[in-house]
Amino acid sequence: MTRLPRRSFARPATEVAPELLGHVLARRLPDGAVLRARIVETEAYEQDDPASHAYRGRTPRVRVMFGPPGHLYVYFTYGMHHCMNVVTGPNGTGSAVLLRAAEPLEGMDRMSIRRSTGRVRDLCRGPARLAQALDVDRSLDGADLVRGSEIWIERGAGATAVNIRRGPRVGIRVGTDLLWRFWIDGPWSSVSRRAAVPSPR
DNA sequence: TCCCCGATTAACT
DNA sequence: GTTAATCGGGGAG
Repeated sequence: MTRLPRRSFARPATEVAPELLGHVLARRLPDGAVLRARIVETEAYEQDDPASHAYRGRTPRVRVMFGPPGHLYVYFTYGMHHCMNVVTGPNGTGSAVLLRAAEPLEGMDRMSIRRSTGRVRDLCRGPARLAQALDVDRSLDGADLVRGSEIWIERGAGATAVNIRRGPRVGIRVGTDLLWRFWIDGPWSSVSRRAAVPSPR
């Protein structure tokens, strides 16, 4: 289980987002248990993108987005949900990839407790569900995915180009013309059956 | 300081 | 398909 190196993240979010599909998000809990889930859905957020938290510039909340790539940016929203992103691009640029859904691989028992559901399909299908299943909150904001021991990304089988699909991002009111949401078809993504075109790789 | 609203989810009808 | 839950961020005053 090789971790993705820093250089994998040091590129535009729009390139990193589709490339993360198929790789494995791993999380070590305080008691040592390791949870694993295969990333199947992502969204790209660039700095000059009005839908991005970084659009208005550096603020305390998005500080990590402007830092070096390969770190975790975690935000809190709707008064109850956490969502996690992988910081991309060179140090100084505010861009990131939102992790939106994953296929549970290991530690489903622990995820089920966190999520209060026995339905495996609902453990990591959705950005806030994924964060809750893996016990990720603001305390992990800034965690180093390349060198840290709390959360990291392992090289997975990857996804073939034919499997990758793309469409508009969701839950935003601007930037809906951009096809910056990427996913792998199947029961694990939060995408409903709707218009989507194959993505170039 | 005040106020609006969100990169969502679950529980409704 | 609709809506309540719930609170911090950030712009306005």
